[in-house]
Amino acid sequence: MCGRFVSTTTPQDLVGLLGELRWDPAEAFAPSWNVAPTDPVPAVLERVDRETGELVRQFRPLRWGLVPSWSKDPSGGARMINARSETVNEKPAFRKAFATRRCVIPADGYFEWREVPAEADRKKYKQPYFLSTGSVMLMAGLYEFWRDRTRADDDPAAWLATTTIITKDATDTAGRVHDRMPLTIAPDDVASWLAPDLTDPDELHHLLRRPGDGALRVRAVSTAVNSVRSNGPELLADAPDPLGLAD
DNA sequence: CCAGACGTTGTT
DNA sequence: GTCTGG
DNA sequence: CCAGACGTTGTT
DNA sequence: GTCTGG
Repeated sequence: MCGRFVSTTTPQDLVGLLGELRWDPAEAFAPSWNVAPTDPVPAVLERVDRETGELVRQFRPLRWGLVPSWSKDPSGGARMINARSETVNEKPAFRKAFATRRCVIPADGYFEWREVPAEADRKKYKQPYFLSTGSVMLMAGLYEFWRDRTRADDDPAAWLATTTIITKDATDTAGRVHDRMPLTIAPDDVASWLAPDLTDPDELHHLLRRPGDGALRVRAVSTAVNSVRSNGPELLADAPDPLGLAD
């Protein structure tokens, strides 16, 4: 799956990779080495501009954990951080977003954990691993808008934009650590993936790819990343691998 | 008809 | 054990 | 995903 | 919103 990841890609990096892109300079796209569920996630998506009718590609933050538009409150979103690719076009919570509201979420890599059993001199603990391809991973996501009815129409906080990351069974090196992994979109397929008017599920499924064709680099890192309060590039430093899963 | 659900993941 | 917060 | 919190009433 | 279960 994908429940924590690293995001240091700047808007300028994305322009280099994908071409023209709009973003609000007032938004802070601060790098994070420990993006957690409910955090704002920088994402690329395409929307029709209300004013001009023009299709605009934008870079904007989305809250991680999809809240369907019909939810009574946004609290359930924290569990909707992933959507299974196998069923994403059927599940009521995701199918509409799959057809018309897709995004990509740039990531440097993501974390998975394995439990290390207790021994005589210490308790059991969770060992984090960092999985990456060596370049920017464009994770495939969906997004949704939720209207907060407790707020006035003109309140900018009346609309909550949320997102989820699509997953599939993990293969190769990634599969050694965990049985699910996030899917990605190749740079050449981004235009198709983001197009709101491309709605055929079969065509869309063909655009979903395993990062690095499943052959990811795997490294053990410090358990400091376990706490969502930790952050900084030092979280990616090498650590001993107690389970021998790294390559 | 109305009421209630609607999601993923873990573990070896 | 199970839910909430980050 | 992991860490951290979990609470109110009864008075057999 | 839309489907399922009763």
